[in-house]
Parts: sequence; structure tokens; C-alpha cells
Amino acid sequence: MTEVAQESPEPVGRVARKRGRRIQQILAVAAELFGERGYDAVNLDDVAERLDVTKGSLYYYFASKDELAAAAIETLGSDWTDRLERLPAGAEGPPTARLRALIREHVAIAVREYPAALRLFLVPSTWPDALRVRITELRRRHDHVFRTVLTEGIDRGEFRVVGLGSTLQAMHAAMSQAPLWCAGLGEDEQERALDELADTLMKLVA
Amino acid sequence: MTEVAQESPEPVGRVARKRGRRIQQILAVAAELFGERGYDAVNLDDVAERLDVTKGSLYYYFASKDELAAAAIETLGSDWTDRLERLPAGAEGPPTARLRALIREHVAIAVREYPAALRLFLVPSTWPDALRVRITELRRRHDHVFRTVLTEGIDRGEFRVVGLGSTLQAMHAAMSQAPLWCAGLGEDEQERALDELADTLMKLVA
DNA sequence: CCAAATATTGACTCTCGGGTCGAAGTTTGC
DNA sequence: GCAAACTTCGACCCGAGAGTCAATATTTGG
Repeated sequence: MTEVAQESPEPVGRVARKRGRRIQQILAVAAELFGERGYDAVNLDDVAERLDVTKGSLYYYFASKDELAAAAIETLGSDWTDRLERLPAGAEGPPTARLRALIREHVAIAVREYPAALRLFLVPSTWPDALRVRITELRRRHDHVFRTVLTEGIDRGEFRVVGLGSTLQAMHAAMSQAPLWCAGLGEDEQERALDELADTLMKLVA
Repeated sequence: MTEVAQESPEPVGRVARKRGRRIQQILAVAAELFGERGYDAVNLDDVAERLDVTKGSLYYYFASKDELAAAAIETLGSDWTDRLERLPAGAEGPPTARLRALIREHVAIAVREYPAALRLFLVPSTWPDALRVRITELRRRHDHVFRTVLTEGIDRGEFRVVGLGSTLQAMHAAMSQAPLWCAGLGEDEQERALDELADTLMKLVA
């Protein structure tokens, strides 16, 4: 269901691996474009062209635009979410330090390596229904990471929040829009901007 | 340039007024749809259908989809922005009270009466170039309102912020996503949610 | 080296939706 | 009541882009 159009009795030889690599190449390009432009504005000829291939080839691997987009979002989003979940910052130590590091690293990674991914969260309604479900799931996972640290900090008395919901909502919102905010800044300015943003968001739990 | 397709030597009689009303009706529907779905996903047949009219009629008043969308955004956005700029909360009094009221009222109005408008700010890149300019201008005006109160509060020593930029960015981001957050809540819950959000955002300047 | 499996092509179809326009219907002002 | 102005209709054109497919090229394993 996740990616390939044809389902074969999965022969795991050289061939299958090559096929897998090709799919990864396609997904990488697709993810970039879908993230940049949104669903409607991407056309498959463009995707194909970037791969020096024709549209027909895409349909050899994916049954439809929807399926390609779904798979692309899947990789884009889950790579990124996996990474968030495994951030050492999220692991242990006092909640204050953890949260600060979590915010800072998460945003840095997002802005640098997945500038497109955050778009997914901004206007879910522009994506086909099937994709929205996946997006919601990803969002839930992100939420969970931050919620965990937050509740722990609150329990320990390190954090004082007005409300868990609004705090999470404000944090996610601000982080989602960070790439937009950072767009057009130089390396250093960007670093400083992200530091500032992280510090600002920490005030929400101060 | 703003709205009508044909430019006449503006006869300001009954006819012109009627025409004006019709245009307003069209814009109201268009604004709602464009705000809800974004530019691409709206098709003019849908807009026409909601008005119990055919597409041809729309083209009698507007030269193109772009122009209709531009005019729709114009009304949607400028009504809303005018209102923000004129909020009594923004006028005088101690910055703390003003900012809190400003946030609270602004979000309430946005969620209740302009649920679609905020979408404009979320992903500007999905709109045609001409519209992006207008959107940017609106955003600037919103920014200005909050920036004014913030700087005053800082000068007076009432506010302590990490940085003006990141504070504004975080506030705008959170407010922009409020409708998404409030979607599906009942009247009362919504009120409480918005109160909570406003209080949470006040922590950014505490 | 050859046949079978795999991958790619490019020309094709088809639908959707923006945009046009002359004819028909309605309103206005005299 | 009637001509002129204004408004609406709906059939039509057209380009863009999703999706198809038989033919062709390439790779693989024996």
C-alpha cells in the first residue's frame, strides 16, 4: 500500500534493490516538489523532467499522482518525524534543557534539511483525502514528542504553562512557520534567528 | 485595477449601485471559497453555482479568475485588517492590557467572522504573483499593529521580550493557526480556548 | 550470446476548467 | 410602452495535465 504500484512476490535480488533505489530517487524529487509547491501545482511532467525521464516511467512505479504524492509525503514526513523522535535532546536530563534543545534542533533540521516538510502541516485541506490521514498521523507524532517533555516539566514543577493545549499549539505554529520566516536570511543570521526563536518559545513555559 | 472588468465613466445612479451590490455578493462567495480551499482548488463553476448563476455572469464583472481572486482577497483581507487597526483595544491604556485585548479580540474576530482569511497568510506561495503582493501588504499592516504595541510596552518597561522579531513571528504564527485549532470546538469551548491562547501568548512578553 | 524480465519511451486519449461570445432575457429612463 | 442599456445564459473553444499503452531499449541470468 505504501509505495509500489505492482505487487510482486518480492524477489530480493539485485533487481529488486535497483528498483528500490530508483523509487527512492523518484520520491526524493517528488517530495521536494510537492513540499515546495503543494499538491495541485506539481505536475508529473515536471517531476519526470527533473529525473531526466518521461512521465510514463513514473507510472511504471506509481499508479497515480495521488499514490506518488502519498509515498513522497510518507518518506519526507516519516524521515523527518523519525529523526525528531530520536533526537538525543528528547531523551533525558532536566525538561528545561531538553525542551530548549528539542525546539532548537528540530527547527534547525526542519529549516535546513526539510524546508518543504513543514508545509504539509500548514494547510492540510489542500491535500487529497488519503494524504490528509497520513499528515494527521505525522502531526500527532510530533505533538506527542513535545507533549511528553512538556508534561514531564510540568509535573516536576519546572514548567509553568497556562494550558497544555494552547502552549503546544503556539509552539507548533511558530515552528511550522520558521522556514518562511528564515527565508532569505544568510547562514549566520538564520542561526541567530533560530536561537532567538527557541528562547522566545521557552518563555511559554517559564 | 482593483475590481471591475469594464471601466465606465462611473455613473453613480441606481444602476451603478445595483451593480455594486452584485459585485459584493460575488466577492463574498468568492472570498469564502478561496479562503477555504486556496486558489487552485476553487473553480469558477462552483463559485457561480453558489450564486445560482452561470460562469458567464462572473466574467461580466471580472476579467479573469486572477482578478476575481484578487478582488476577493482585497475585500476579505482589507475588511479584516481595517477592523484590526481600529480595534479600541489598540488605542490607549497600558500596553499589557492593550496587547492582551488586541490578541483576544483579533483572534475572536478572525475565527468567528473571517475563518478563511488567515489561510491567506499561511502559504502565500500558492497564490498567483499579483495576489502575493497584496497579501504581503496586508501582512505588513497586521504586523505593524502588533509591533506598535510591543515596542511601546518594551519602552515603558512593561514587556520583556527575547527579541522583537521572534516574538512577533511566534504571535502571528499562533494566531494564524487558531482557526485550525478551534475547528470542531463548540461555542463555549472555543471561547475558553481563545482565552487560553491569549494568556499563553502573553507569556511571550512577561 | 541469447531469451526473458525489466525499464523507458512518446504518442495518444480524455477530462477538467478557464475563458469567449452571440443570443436571449431583464431593467431602466424617457 | 418602447428603445437602449444592462445582465444572464449556455454552448462552445482550447490548453493543460492526468493517465494509457504498444513498441522499443536495456539489463539480467543462464
